[in-house]
Amino acid sequence: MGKSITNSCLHCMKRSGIFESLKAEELNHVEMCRVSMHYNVGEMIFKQGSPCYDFVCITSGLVKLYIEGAQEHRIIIGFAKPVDYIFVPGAYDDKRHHFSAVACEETTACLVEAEVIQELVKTNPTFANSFIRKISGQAIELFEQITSLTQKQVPGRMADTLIKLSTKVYESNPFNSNLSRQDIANLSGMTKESAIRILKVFKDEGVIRIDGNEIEITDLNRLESISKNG
Amino acid sequence: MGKSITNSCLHCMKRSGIFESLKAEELNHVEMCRVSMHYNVGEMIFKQGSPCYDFVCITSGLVKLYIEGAQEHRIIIGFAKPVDYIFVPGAYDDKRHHFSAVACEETTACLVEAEVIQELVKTNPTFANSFIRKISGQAIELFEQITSLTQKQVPGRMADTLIKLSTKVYESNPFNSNLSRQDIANLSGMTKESAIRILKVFKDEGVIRIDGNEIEITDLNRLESISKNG
DNA sequence: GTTTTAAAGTGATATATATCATCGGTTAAA
DNA sequence: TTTAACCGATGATATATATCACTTTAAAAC
Repeated sequence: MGKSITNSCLHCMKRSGIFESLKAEELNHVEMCRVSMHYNVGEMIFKQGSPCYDFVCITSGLVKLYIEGAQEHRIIIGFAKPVDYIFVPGAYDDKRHHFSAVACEETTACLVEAEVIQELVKTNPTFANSFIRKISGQAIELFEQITSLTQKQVPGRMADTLIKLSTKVYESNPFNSNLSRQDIANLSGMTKESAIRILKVFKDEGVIRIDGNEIEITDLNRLESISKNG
Repeated sequence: MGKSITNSCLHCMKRSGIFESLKAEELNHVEMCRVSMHYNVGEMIFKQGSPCYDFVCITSGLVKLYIEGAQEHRIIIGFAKPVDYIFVPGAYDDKRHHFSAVACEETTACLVEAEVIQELVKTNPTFANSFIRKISGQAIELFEQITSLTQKQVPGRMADTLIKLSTKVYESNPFNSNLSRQDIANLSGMTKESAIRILKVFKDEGVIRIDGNEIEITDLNRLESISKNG
């Protein structure tokens, strides 16, 4: 894979706020170090437990991030979209990945050595600041997910998932998603069967409309009320 | 409350790695700005939803951090111990607290304006680095908790809680805790009744010993196996 | 075009765990 | 001293949801 997919880091700088604080020579250094990659749907970008050498920045497509537990259990803890790097906490801890990343659409990404980014954090305070801001936002989203997963039951959790998919992930309504029912279940902390059932209930009640890969939230108020009442 | 409780920031610097990277004048600045506080058991240090003005650094005692959800639901997401500041992601986001902090033992803490710390992050790269390291470690612990809460059932979750209390929070075995059964339940994502029941089972099976506020893990292997098998 | 494979969907059943109710013991308030 | 409030403890019951077993549909492979 060459560097032909995205012309340069300047391109991403225009699309993402994170890189704005980088000076010309810093951006140049990143440009020199980066490796551009392409991933097909379902391909793994990195696997939980493996050593983390690189920071991954998504330039196109969509990536799901999930924790693999015992007994084939998986829980999707978030998504990475263009243009954003995937914050890998292990890079600042035990140098291991603590979740796996898999492309759920055709995805292109830039890989930059972790040390290069960490050096930028050390030398560019503004970059460090936006780095921490990003982590903070992610922590807050994790809190919301923990709340949903532990305090709500199936309908409430699915409502949260649907709202999140529409407002945060795909940012549209209706949205077109090739997430499987298993994926949606893994997002909501339930079995595939429960996910299918509750989606059917929502559909029958006119809260959502499903047409192939397209999902539309047709009664957001109702869905939000379901989310609130667990 | 005056500044009599801890003599100076130098004292904490000797006890905690975070402050080591601060230069004399930076430390002096923090010293000038800090307000020392004392909290009784059960007293709230800050509440979820309230604006966050200060960074809180625990100098003695123990603090529980929990998310308040709907219907009186609470989930304890961590503890803060001496000497460590509580990372408040809202300080880098919406300036709101996303969880509450309550003293579970007699606690003293230093409050430092969020901006002072944020300025240090901007001006002292080494401090920024250890700041990010701390957040990273916390994120990893959150992942572990999510895994436990969503993929294990009551015995497994309680095993995780007991192991965490012994190895991470109290760092001793046996450990003396004045956490209520409700607290332990909130840590494990179950009801108070379920917590009481499973603790009794563990006790009857000789996995743990309970004597008043003292809990001893008497069969760690067994407990770890329970944790693994959900 | 037939065969294979994977995903979606559905019903029946089992079970883990919440919920409810109650009681004793302890501590704090009146 | 009495009353109230709270925590720990325990049993009975209800129920949400996982599990299992199976069918249908759709896509991929041969």
